[in-house]
Amino acid sequence: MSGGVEWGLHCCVVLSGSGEPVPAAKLAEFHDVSPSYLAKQLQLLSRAGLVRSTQGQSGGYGLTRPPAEITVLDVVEAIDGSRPAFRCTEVRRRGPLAAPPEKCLTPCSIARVMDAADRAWRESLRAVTIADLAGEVGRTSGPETLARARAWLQT
Amino acid sequence: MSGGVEWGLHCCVVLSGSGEPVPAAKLAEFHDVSPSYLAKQLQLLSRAGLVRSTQGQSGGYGLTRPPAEITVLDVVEAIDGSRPAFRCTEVRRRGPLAAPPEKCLTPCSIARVMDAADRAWRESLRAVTIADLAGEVGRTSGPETLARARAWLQT
DNA sequence: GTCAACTCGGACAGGACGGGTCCGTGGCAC
DNA sequence: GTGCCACGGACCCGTCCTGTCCGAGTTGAC
Repeated sequence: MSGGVEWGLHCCVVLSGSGEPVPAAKLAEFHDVSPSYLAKQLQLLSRAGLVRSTQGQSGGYGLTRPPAEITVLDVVEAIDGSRPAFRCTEVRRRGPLAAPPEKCLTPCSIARVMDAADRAWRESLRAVTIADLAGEVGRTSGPETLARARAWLQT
Repeated sequence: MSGGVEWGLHCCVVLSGSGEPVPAAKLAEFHDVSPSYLAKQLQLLSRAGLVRSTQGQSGGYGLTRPPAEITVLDVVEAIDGSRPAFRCTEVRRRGPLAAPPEKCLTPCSIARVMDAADRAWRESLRAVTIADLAGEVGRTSGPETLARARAWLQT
């Protein structure tokens, strides 16, 4: 999985509840990561409709939906793409004992197993929202942590 | 995910129930794939202890355990490695508002979510065995399909 | 016992994909 | 008008996957 997914999730968490837009450079400085590469990730989030960008002076990024309506899977698919990790190459249709096409109407058993595992993975990520993550941060690091982060981003 | 995983799984399925060892070149011809590259995948399976190799004339590969005791996860981890897809880089400990080390005893919430999804994926793959796959092949493509494949490999 | 053929095993290149960076363009506020 | 900021594309680089090769070891036959 791409390392940018982690950055995108952190950005969404600190952006949750932030009324004013936050510039990409500010987010990069806050997380101490490369500004140019984080900008690319934010572009992907914007293209997926998760964040809205306002241009011009005092512009920046902000969430388009309430954090409770953005799942972790949304962010992962926006940055890493939604293609499944496994792609069946139809090995059964090759070789000296190749299966005839009329027996290949359903996907082969290996592809079905991989697909089921992929769905389980996605369901697990779909069950958690950005709001859940933000609440967890408040519980483990203290409720004032997130508020201080948002205040720093507004300066 | 590596494409070699698919090849390794197909090899394990046709190897299930085959008493005599099968040479790698035979497996490659049967599946119509590159012999040298398939040999590499079989080496990985051998290193993981899933298949046993016998050298010399009339040598080849065979399963070390009954197919019901080899899970799909075993094959996937043998070829693709067992490292989780997500690796937490501890973003919370960087930047101007870095969290102090005494608050980072537990993994951050993002890492926990990713880890849970990874476990769900692995559990789904662990629930299916090579014997299950072989049975599914017999059910969808006819019971004689697997027997003919094994007979062809013995020639 | 010797030979020969066949097998696996690891070491070795080529290439594709994605991570990461940079700059020019267009739009918004002041 | 001027400065700031997001957007899009082109570009370079490292890494992993794909693919190939030759040597070591073993077996079976004679």
